[in-house]
Amino acid sequence: MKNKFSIDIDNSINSGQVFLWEKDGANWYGINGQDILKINKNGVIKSVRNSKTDFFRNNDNIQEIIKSISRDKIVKKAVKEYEGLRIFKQDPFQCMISFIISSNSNIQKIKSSLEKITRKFGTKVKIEDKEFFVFPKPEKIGNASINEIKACGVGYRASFVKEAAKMVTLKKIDFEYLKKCDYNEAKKNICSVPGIGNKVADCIMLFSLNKLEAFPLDTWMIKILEKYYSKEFKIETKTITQKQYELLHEKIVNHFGPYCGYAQQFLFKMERENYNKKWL
DNA sequence: CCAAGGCCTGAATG
DNA sequence: ACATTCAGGCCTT
Repeated sequence: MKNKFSIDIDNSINSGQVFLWEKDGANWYGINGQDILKINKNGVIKSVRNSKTDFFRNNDNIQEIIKSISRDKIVKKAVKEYEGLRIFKQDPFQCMISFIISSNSNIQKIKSSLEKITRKFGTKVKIEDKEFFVFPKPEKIGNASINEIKACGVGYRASFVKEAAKMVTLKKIDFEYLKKCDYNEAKKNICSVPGIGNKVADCIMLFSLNKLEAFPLDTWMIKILEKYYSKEFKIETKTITQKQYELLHEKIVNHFGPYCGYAQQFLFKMERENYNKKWL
């Protein structure tokens, strides 16, 4: 029953966007905020809480999006190789904490830290004789001590995590507003959280706030731009400054179009696989 | 506005 | 063994 536009679950989960997912037999189980999602071998997703999450972004016209981003050979190759790769719509708070923790770290460690956070601060839920911990609510993390958070292995990011949680609790960060407003406004807001810079902000916006023009520029994407797009985007310096990041993003939107976030996901996946990088 | 240095941590590398 | 490097950046100087 696999058609050209069906979702490749394994590749989508293993593309650096989510961390709290594990496969048991043919089923995937994942933590998404206060919810647990199960995806069976047929790619059918079910929410334990029966919530109406649009986790697979079924409202996106993926056909149009793929057509739109396929503007050069490299993207076309990545799309062809990883056809079923999709961007998920995550719980924003979990996504925010995840990517604050991700900075200057690696996937295995991010996953381990997040698991410790859920065990320490989250609620235990049993389904099908299996135990899970859902992601803690903002108040819970905001009220925790720095040392308690540090015990989860997040190091100096502990204070960022706590402050971010407090800002969400106090509605200084309002995810519903951030979903509605435009890219620049959302970015300005979310970058006011300590520990969130350009790259982390773009991840949060792309993976949980419906900003498909977000194009997270991490070391891998910079490597990709230098390798395949040296003519289109010249990168002179080693560290990307604020101004350079903004200019680069403008050029990127120009080149890949309004859904460039999807292009990023395909390119990132392709390059990481080329280098045999491990996922979950 | 830009460049350089430091930062928790633990797995990988030498 | 044991030291050093590196990993999906950010913040301060």
